[in-house]
Order: sequence, then C-alpha cells, then structure tokens
Amino acid sequence: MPELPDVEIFKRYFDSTGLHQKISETNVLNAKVLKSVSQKRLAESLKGRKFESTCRRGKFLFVETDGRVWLVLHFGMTGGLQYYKGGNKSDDYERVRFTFDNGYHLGYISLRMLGRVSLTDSLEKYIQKEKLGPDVLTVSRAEFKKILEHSRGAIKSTLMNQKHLAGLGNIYSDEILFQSGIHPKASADSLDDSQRGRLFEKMRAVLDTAIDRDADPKRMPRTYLLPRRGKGGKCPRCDSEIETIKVSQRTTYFCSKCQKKP
DNA sequence: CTAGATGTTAAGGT
DNA sequence: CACCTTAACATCTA
Repeated sequence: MPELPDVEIFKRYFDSTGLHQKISETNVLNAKVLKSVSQKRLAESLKGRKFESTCRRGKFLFVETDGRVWLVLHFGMTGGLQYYKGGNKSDDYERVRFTFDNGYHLGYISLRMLGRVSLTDSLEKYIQKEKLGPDVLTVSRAEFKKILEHSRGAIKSTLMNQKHLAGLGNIYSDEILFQSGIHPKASADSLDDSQRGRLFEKMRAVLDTAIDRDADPKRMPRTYLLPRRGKGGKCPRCDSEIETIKVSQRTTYFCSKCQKKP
C-alpha cells in the first residue's frame, strides 16, 4: 500500500535485512517491472556488490551500493519487499529476486506490476530527470507554503502531484485535508496563510502517526478518516455521512460539513 | 460479470 | 507553461 508511510516502512525493512551482504545473484522473474535497464545489466551491475544504505524520496526508495550504482525501487499501488531464507517459498508476485551470500533472498514484490525497478549512477540526476519535488517529510514550512501559493487547481491535486511535493497519494491526501478542515477542491492558491500552516502541521502529524503505526490502516486513530472510507462511513468528528467525489480522477472521501466548499 | 483499488504516464485538449 | 481529462498498464476482490 505504498504512499510515503508505507515506503518509509519498506526502507526500514530493507535497512534491517538487505544491507552489507554480498549479492550473489539477481533474478528477474518478470521483466515488465524493469525501467530503462535490461535484465542483464541489472544482474551484472549488482553481482558481487553490497547494498550499503537506503534513501527515500517521496515514494521512491534508492539503494546505494558499494559500486557506482544505485538501485531504484518504486512500488506502484501494490508492492513490497520480502526477505526470506533460500529454499522457502517465494511470494507469488515476486518480480525481482536478490540473493545474498548468506543464502537469503530479498524479493521485490509487485502484484499489479505497476511498480518499477531501475538503476541510476546518480541520485541527483535521477531526481532531476523525474522532476521530483521535495519530500513532504523534510520540506520546510516556508517552502511548502510557497509551493501552494504557486499552484492553481484543486489543493488535493497539488498535494498529490509528485512534481510539486513528493510522497502523498490518494489516501493520505484525503486524510490531511480532512484533519485540516479543508475542501479537497479548494484551489491551492486561494488558501490563506493560516490554512496553509494548518495543512503543513497536519501533514507532518498524520505522516508521523502513520509511520509510528507501521502504516497499518487498522492501527490508525479513531479520529482518522482513513478507516471510514467506503460503505456508508460516518465522519469521526460530526457523524454525518462521508461523501465521495472525483478529484484528479481519484475517488475522494471527505465530510462536506467539516470541509467547507471553497 | 463489472467496477474499482494505495500510482504513474502518455496523449490530447483548454 | 500549468492544468485537466482520459486511457492504459495487470490483477485481484467486493
């Protein structure tokens, strides 16, 4: 379920499983997940190397090797990682498998194959090429406000646009707007300074909480909108029916009483 | 059987 | 240029 909190959890998982061991083999089980790299080049670039550290930027996970390459992972809508002992059954949707000297495997999993695995020789260059905006967990309050001021269109679209801000997707954008009491279709440049400040605060609070709880939807606070998505959910604040609209072609859940029309 | 699901991107339009 | 809409990707589930 990869939005920023999920990818942050994947990062921690990678850090505690896949680092500092020699990579003996890389198997591509489905080449459709490869982006701008061949099966052969991926395997050859990683053979004999070690993954040394990871760096998350928005929904991307970059893995530094002791060579001159970075592995780039993106998880799409349905993906993850699985570290498991050689000989044990792998996940049905494992698409790339890294095997280490200790006999363990790290599987890159992508059910719908909307995720991508790539290589780059420079983090900066890759981020520039993707035109990725600042990570929403490290962007400063001033920079955040500036980005909103300079975007038109629905605030939710701005929050979800990875070129403006990297890390938020459909679910957490809804949550942050709900917590801030702002209508998803309010235009970004119409928000006043206190609304922009509130959005920034809630954004940090929601993401920190989600990461704290391992990005597990079942563990979100009762005051959150997230568990009320779908099936006649009620607003945790005023108990009126949660409504749905489309914003940027994505189903948007919100409370029309607590989040007033622009 | 159909529609929709946490994401991105290309193509076309305003 | 900034933004919007649509379709597409592949697969599962309500």
